[in-house]
Amino acid sequence: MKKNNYNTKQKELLLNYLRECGENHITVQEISAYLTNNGNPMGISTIYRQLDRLVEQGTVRKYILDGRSGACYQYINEEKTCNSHFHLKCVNCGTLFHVDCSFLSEIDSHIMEHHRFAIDNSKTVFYGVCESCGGECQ
Amino acid sequence: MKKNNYNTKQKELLLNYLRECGENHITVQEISAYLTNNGNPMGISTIYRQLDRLVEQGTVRKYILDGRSGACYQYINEEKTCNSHFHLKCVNCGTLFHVDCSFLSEIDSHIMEHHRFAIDNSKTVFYGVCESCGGECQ
DNA sequence: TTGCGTGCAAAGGTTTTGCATGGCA
DNA sequence: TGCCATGCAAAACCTTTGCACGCAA
Repeated sequence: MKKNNYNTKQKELLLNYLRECGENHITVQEISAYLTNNGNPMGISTIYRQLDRLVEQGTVRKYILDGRSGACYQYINEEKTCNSHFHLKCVNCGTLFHVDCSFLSEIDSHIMEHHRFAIDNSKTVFYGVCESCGGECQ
Repeated sequence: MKKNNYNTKQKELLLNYLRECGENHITVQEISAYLTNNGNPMGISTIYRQLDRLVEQGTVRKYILDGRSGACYQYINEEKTCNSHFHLKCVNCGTLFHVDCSFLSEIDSHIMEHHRFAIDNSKTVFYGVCESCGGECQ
Protein backbone atom coordinates (compact mmCIF):
# COMPACT_ATOMS: atom_id res chain seq x y z
CA MET A 1 0.00 0.00 0.00
CA LYS A 2 1.57 3.20 -1.12
CA LYS A 3 -1.49 5.36 -0.98
CA ASN A 4 -1.68 8.34 1.30
CA ASN A 5 1.68 7.80 2.93
CA TYR A 6 2.92 11.27 2.11
CA ASN A 7 2.53 13.89 4.77
CA THR A 8 1.63 16.89 2.72
CA LYS A 9 0.65 20.30 3.93
CA GLN A 10 -2.83 19.84 2.49
CA LYS A 11 -3.40 16.55 4.27
CA GLU A 12 -2.34 18.12 7.54
CA LEU A 13 -4.62 21.11 7.09
CA LEU A 14 -7.55 18.89 6.22
CA LEU A 15 -7.04 16.61 9.22
CA ASN A 16 -6.65 19.59 11.52
CA TYR A 17 -9.97 20.98 10.45
CA LEU A 18 -11.67 17.61 10.69
CA ARG A 19 -10.37 17.16 14.24
CA GLU A 20 -11.43 20.66 15.09
CA CYS A 21 -14.96 19.87 14.01
CA GLY A 22 -15.11 16.97 16.40
CA GLU A 23 -18.28 14.97 16.04
CA ASN A 24 -19.82 17.49 13.71
CA HIS A 25 -20.38 16.39 10.18
CA ILE A 26 -19.13 18.68 7.47
CA THR A 27 -19.46 18.80 3.73
CA VAL A 28 -16.78 19.18 1.10
CA GLN A 29 -18.11 22.66 0.41
CA GLU A 30 -17.65 23.66 4.04
CA ILE A 31 -14.14 22.28 4.11
CA SER A 32 -13.25 24.14 0.95
CA ALA A 33 -14.77 27.38 2.22
CA TYR A 34 -13.00 27.11 5.57
CA LEU A 35 -9.61 26.46 4.06
CA THR A 36 -10.05 29.26 1.57
CA ASN A 37 -11.11 31.71 4.25
CA ASN A 38 -8.09 30.79 6.32
CA GLY A 39 -5.68 31.52 3.54
CA ASN A 40 -5.06 27.90 2.61
CA PRO A 41 -7.17 27.22 -0.44
CA MET A 42 -7.18 23.60 -1.54
CA GLY A 43 -8.33 22.11 -4.81
CA ILE A 44 -11.72 20.43 -4.64
CA SER A 45 -10.38 17.27 -6.20
CA THR A 46 -7.63 17.09 -3.62
CA ILE A 47 -10.20 17.31 -0.84
CA TYR A 48 -12.23 14.52 -2.39
CA ARG A 49 -9.17 12.35 -2.92
CA GLN A 50 -7.86 12.85 0.59
CA LEU A 51 -11.28 12.17 2.08
CA ASP A 52 -11.62 9.00 0.04
CA ARG A 53 -8.31 7.74 1.35
CA LEU A 54 -9.14 8.70 4.92
CA VAL A 55 -12.47 6.92 4.67
CA GLU A 56 -10.76 3.86 3.27
CA GLN A 57 -8.25 3.93 6.12
CA GLY A 58 -11.02 4.29 8.66
CA THR A 59 -9.89 7.71 9.84
CA VAL A 60 -12.97 9.46 8.56
CA ARG A 61 -16.58 8.42 8.27
CA LYS A 62 -18.74 9.31 5.32
CA TYR A 63 -22.46 9.97 5.53
CA ILE A 64 -24.94 10.38 2.74
CA LEU A 65 -28.11 12.05 3.88
CA ASP A 66 -29.70 13.00 0.62
CA GLY A 67 -28.58 13.44 -2.92
CA ARG A 68 -29.07 17.14 -3.02
CA SER A 69 -26.78 18.33 -0.26
CA GLY A 70 -23.94 15.98 -0.97
CA ALA A 71 -21.99 13.77 1.40
CA CYS A 72 -20.92 14.65 4.91
CA TYR A 73 -17.68 13.66 6.57
CA GLN A 74 -16.70 13.21 10.17
CA TYR A 75 -13.41 12.58 11.89
CA ILE A 76 -13.27 9.39 13.92
CA ASN A 77 -11.77 9.97 17.33
CA GLU A 78 -9.69 6.93 18.20
CA GLU A 79 -10.30 7.41 21.90
CA LYS A 80 -13.96 6.78 21.38
CA THR A 81 -14.48 3.45 19.74
CA CYS A 82 -17.67 3.73 17.82
CA ASN A 83 -18.17 0.01 17.47
CA SER A 84 -20.67 -0.11 20.30
CA HIS A 85 -22.34 3.08 19.23
CA PHE A 86 -25.56 3.75 17.48
CA HIS A 87 -25.32 6.45 14.92
CA LEU A 88 -28.61 8.22 14.66
CA LYS A 89 -28.92 11.02 12.18
CA CYS A 90 -31.95 13.27 12.19
CA VAL A 91 -33.17 13.90 8.68
CA ASN A 92 -34.78 17.13 9.82
CA CYS A 93 -32.13 19.06 11.76
CA GLY A 94 -29.18 17.04 10.54
CA THR A 95 -27.84 16.37 13.99
CA LEU A 96 -25.81 13.22 14.41
CA PHE A 97 -26.31 11.38 17.68
CA HIS A 98 -23.83 8.97 19.18
CA VAL A 99 -25.53 6.53 21.44
CA ASP A 100 -23.58 3.97 23.41
CA CYS A 101 -25.71 0.91 23.84
CA SER A 102 -25.08 -2.79 24.13
CA PHE A 103 -28.22 -3.48 22.13
CA LEU A 104 -26.25 -2.92 18.98
CA SER A 105 -24.42 -6.20 19.45
CA GLU A 106 -27.78 -7.95 19.54
CA ILE A 107 -28.63 -6.46 16.19
CA ASP A 108 -25.32 -7.55 14.75
CA SER A 109 -25.74 -11.06 16.11
CA HIS A 110 -29.27 -11.37 14.81
CA ILE A 111 -28.45 -10.23 11.33
CA MET A 112 -25.37 -12.40 11.20
CA GLU A 113 -27.16 -15.51 12.42
CA HIS A 114 -30.46 -15.12 10.62
CA HIS A 115 -29.47 -13.29 7.49
CA ARG A 116 -25.80 -14.15 7.00
CA PHE A 117 -24.71 -10.57 6.78
CA ALA A 118 -21.82 -8.94 8.64
CA ILE A 119 -22.79 -5.43 9.66
CA ASP A 120 -20.15 -2.75 9.47
CA ASN A 121 -21.05 -0.41 12.28
CA SER A 122 -18.66 2.26 11.20
CA LYS A 123 -20.62 2.67 8.00
CA THR A 124 -24.15 2.13 9.22
CA VAL A 125 -26.27 5.08 10.20
CA PHE A 126 -29.86 5.02 11.36
CA TYR A 127 -31.92 7.77 9.83
CA GLY A 128 -35.01 9.16 11.41
CA VAL A 129 -36.42 12.00 13.45
CA CYS A 130 -35.02 13.06 16.80
CA GLU A 131 -37.07 14.00 19.83
CA SER A 132 -36.63 17.76 19.58
CA CYS A 133 -37.70 17.77 15.96
CA GLY A 134 -40.97 16.27 17.11
CA GLY A 135 -42.81 13.26 15.81
CA GLU A 136 -45.90 15.06 14.66
CA CYS A 137 -45.14 14.66 10.99
CA GLN A 138 -45.01 11.20 9.46
CA MET B 1 -53.89 21.18 -2.59
CA LYS B 2 -53.89 21.25 -6.30
CA LYS B 3 -50.81 19.16 -6.92
CA ASN B 4 -51.00 15.85 -8.72
CA ASN B 5 -54.75 15.71 -8.96
CA TYR B 6 -54.74 15.22 -12.69
CA ASN B 7 -54.98 11.67 -13.91
CA THR B 8 -52.69 11.78 -16.85
CA LYS B 9 -51.60 8.92 -19.04
CA GLN B 10 -48.03 9.32 -17.82
CA LYS B 11 -48.96 9.12 -14.18
CA GLU B 12 -50.93 5.96 -14.81
CA LEU B 13 -48.11 4.32 -16.74
CA LEU B 14 -45.63 5.19 -14.01
CA LEU B 15 -47.80 3.82 -11.23
CA ASN B 16 -48.49 0.66 -13.19
CA TYR B 17 -44.81 -0.03 -13.55
CA LEU B 18 -44.10 0.76 -9.92
CA ARG B 19 -46.83 -1.64 -8.83
CA GLU B 20 -45.51 -4.25 -11.21
CA CYS B 21 -42.08 -4.02 -9.60
CA GLY B 22 -43.55 -4.80 -6.22
CA GLU B 23 -40.95 -4.58 -3.50
CA ASN B 24 -38.08 -4.19 -5.90
CA HIS B 25 -36.22 -0.93 -5.86
CA ILE B 26 -35.89 0.77 -9.20
CA THR B 27 -34.03 3.81 -10.42
CA VAL B 28 -35.24 6.63 -12.61
CA GLN B 29 -33.05 5.26 -15.38
CA GLU B 30 -34.75 1.88 -15.21
CA ILE B 31 -38.18 3.49 -15.26
CA SER B 32 -37.25 5.57 -18.26
CA ALA B 33 -35.79 2.60 -20.11
CA TYR B 34 -38.79 0.41 -19.41
CA LEU B 35 -41.29 2.98 -20.58
CA THR B 36 -39.29 3.70 -23.69
CA ASN B 37 -38.99 0.02 -24.53
CA ASN B 38 -42.72 -0.41 -24.14
CA GLY B 39 -43.52 2.32 -26.59
CA ASN B 40 -44.43 4.90 -23.98
CA PRO B 41 -41.40 7.15 -23.63
CA MET B 42 -41.70 9.71 -20.85
CA GLY B 43 -39.62 12.79 -20.24
CA ILE B 44 -37.05 12.41 -17.49
CA SER B 45 -38.23 15.55 -15.77
CA THR B 46 -41.78 14.27 -15.75
CA ILE B 47 -40.65 11.08 -14.07
CA TYR B 48 -38.79 13.06 -11.41
CA ARG B 49 -41.71 15.38 -10.85
CA GLN B 50 -44.26 12.58 -10.59
CA LEU B 51 -42.04 10.60 -8.23
CA ASP B 52 -41.53 13.63 -6.02
CA ARG B 53 -45.27 14.09 -5.73
CA LEU B 54 -45.85 10.40 -5.06
CA VAL B 55 -43.19 10.40 -2.37
CA GLU B 56 -44.75 13.46 -0.80
CA GLN B 57 -48.14 11.76 -0.85
CA GLY B 58 -46.69 8.63 0.70
CA THR B 59 -47.49 6.43 -2.28
CA VAL B 60 -43.87 5.80 -3.12
CA ARG B 61 -40.80 5.43 -0.96
CA LYS B 62 -37.47 6.93 -1.91
CA TYR B 63 -34.15 5.36 -1.03
CA ILE B 64 -30.83 7.08 -1.19
CA LEU B 65 -28.18 4.44 -1.08
CA ASP B 66 -25.11 6.30 -2.19
CA GLY B 67 -24.42 9.42 -4.11
CA ARG B 68 -23.08 7.75 -7.17
CA SER B 69 -25.82 5.46 -8.34
CA GLY B 70 -28.71 7.79 -7.76
CA ALA B 71 -31.92 7.29 -5.82
CA CYS B 72 -34.13 4.22 -5.86
CA TYR B 73 -37.91 4.20 -5.65
CA GLN B 74 -40.36 1.63 -4.43
CA TYR B 75 -44.13 1.45 -4.54
CA ILE B 76 -45.72 1.12 -1.13
CA ASN B 77 -48.17 -1.72 -1.13
CA GLU B 78 -50.68 -1.02 1.59
CA GLU B 79 -51.59 -4.68 1.82
CA LYS B 80 -48.12 -5.74 2.80
CA THR B 81 -46.82 -4.09 5.90
CA CYS B 82 -43.32 -2.94 5.17
CA ASN B 83 -42.59 -2.31 8.80
CA SER B 84 -40.37 -5.33 9.02
CA HIS B 85 -38.05 -4.52 6.19
CA PHE B 86 -34.28 -4.72 6.52
CA HIS B 87 -32.05 -3.05 4.01
CA LEU B 88 -28.65 -4.68 3.82
CA LYS B 89 -26.16 -3.29 1.35
CA CYS B 90 -22.95 -5.14 0.67
CA VAL B 91 -20.08 -2.72 0.51
CA ASN B 92 -18.13 -5.18 -1.59
CA CYS B 93 -20.43 -6.32 -4.40
CA GLY B 94 -22.96 -3.52 -3.98
CA THR B 95 -25.94 -5.82 -3.85
CA LEU B 96 -28.91 -4.52 -1.93
CA PHE B 97 -30.77 -7.10 0.11
CA HIS B 98 -34.17 -6.30 1.47
CA VAL B 99 -35.41 -8.96 3.81
CA ASP B 100 -38.53 -9.11 5.89
CA CYS B 101 -37.93 -9.77 9.53
CA SER B 102 -39.94 -8.99 12.60
CA PHE B 103 -36.77 -8.25 14.53
CA LEU B 104 -36.66 -4.82 12.97
CA SER B 105 -39.63 -3.71 15.01
CA GLU B 106 -37.67 -4.64 18.12
CA ILE B 107 -34.88 -2.35 17.03
CA ASP B 108 -37.32 0.46 16.37
CA SER B 109 -38.98 -0.04 19.71
CA HIS B 110 -35.68 -0.14 21.55
CA ILE B 111 -34.36 3.02 19.99
CA MET B 112 -37.64 4.83 20.45
CA GLU B 113 -38.00 3.84 24.08
CA HIS B 114 -34.42 4.11 25.18
CA HIS B 115 -33.09 6.82 22.92
CA ARG B 116 -36.13 8.85 21.94
CA PHE B 117 -35.52 8.56 18.25
CA ALA B 118 -38.02 7.59 15.57
CA ILE B 119 -36.28 5.42 13.03
CA ASP B 120 -37.21 5.94 9.40
CA ASN B 121 -36.82 2.49 7.93
CA SER B 122 -37.17 3.73 4.42
CA LYS B 123 -33.98 5.73 4.74
CA THR B 124 -31.94 3.44 6.93
CA VAL B 125 -29.57 1.00 5.31
CA PHE B 126 -27.29 -1.45 7.07
CA TYR B 127 -23.90 -1.56 5.45
CA GLY B 128 -21.71 -4.58 5.68
CA VAL B 129 -20.50 -7.66 3.84
CA CYS B 130 -22.81 -10.31 2.48
CA GLU B 131 -22.26 -14.04 2.75
CA SER B 132 -21.06 -14.65 -0.79
CA CYS B 133 -18.47 -11.91 -0.44
CA GLY B 134 -17.11 -13.61 2.64
CA GLY B 135 -17.99 -12.05 5.94
CA GLU B 136 -14.66 -12.46 7.62
CA CYS B 137 -12.58 -9.99 5.70
CA GLN B 138 -13.43 -6.33 5.74
C1' DT C 1 15.52 10.76 -8.44
C1' DT C 2 11.18 8.35 -8.08
C1' DG C 3 6.65 8.39 -7.78
C1' DC C 4 2.78 10.03 -5.23
C1' DG C 5 0.09 14.31 -4.31
C1' DT C 6 -1.78 18.43 -6.16
C1' DG C 7 -4.53 21.55 -8.97
C1' DC C 8 -6.77 22.95 -12.92
C1' DA C 9 -9.98 21.99 -16.32
C1' DA C 10 -13.01 18.99 -18.35
C1' DA C 11 -16.00 15.25 -18.18
C1' DG C 12 -19.42 12.32 -15.96
C1' DG C 13 -23.81 11.52 -13.97
C1' DT C 14 -28.05 12.79 -11.50
C1' DT C 15 -31.48 16.07 -10.58
C1' DT C 16 -33.69 20.55 -11.17
C1' DT C 17 -35.59 24.50 -13.68
C1' DG C 18 -37.50 27.73 -17.54
C1' DC C 19 -40.64 28.04 -20.85
C1' DA C 20 -43.74 26.97 -24.46
C1' DT C 21 -47.02 23.50 -25.56
C1' DG C 22 -50.48 20.02 -24.65
C1' DG C 23 -54.15 17.92 -22.04
C1' DC C 24 -57.36 17.21 -18.00
C1' DA C 25 -61.39 18.85 -15.72
C1' DT D 1 -61.63 27.98 -20.59
C1' DG D 2 -58.38 27.77 -16.74
C1' DC D 3 -54.70 25.56 -14.97
C1' DC D 4 -51.86 21.95 -14.30
C1' DA D 5 -48.79 18.49 -16.48
C1' DT D 6 -45.55 17.53 -19.93
C1' DG D 7 -41.27 17.66 -22.53
C1' DC D 8 -37.32 19.56 -24.33
C1' DA D 9 -33.19 21.83 -23.46
C1' DA D 10 -30.30 24.02 -20.49
C1' DA D 11 -28.65 24.67 -16.11
C1' DA D 12 -27.26 23.42 -11.51
C1' DC D 13 -24.95 20.33 -8.72
C1' DC D 14 -21.81 16.96 -6.85
C1' DT D 15 -18.14 14.06 -7.94
C1' DT D 16 -14.62 11.91 -10.75
C1' DT D 17 -10.86 11.82 -14.08
C1' DG D 18 -6.78 13.22 -17.24
C1' DC D 19 -2.69 15.38 -17.32
C1' DA D 20 1.17 18.22 -16.27
C1' DC D 21 3.63 20.01 -12.54
C1' DG D 22 5.27 20.14 -7.75
C1' DC D 23 6.84 18.11 -3.71
C1' DA D 24 7.90 14.42 -0.10
C1' DA D 25 11.05 10.78 0.89
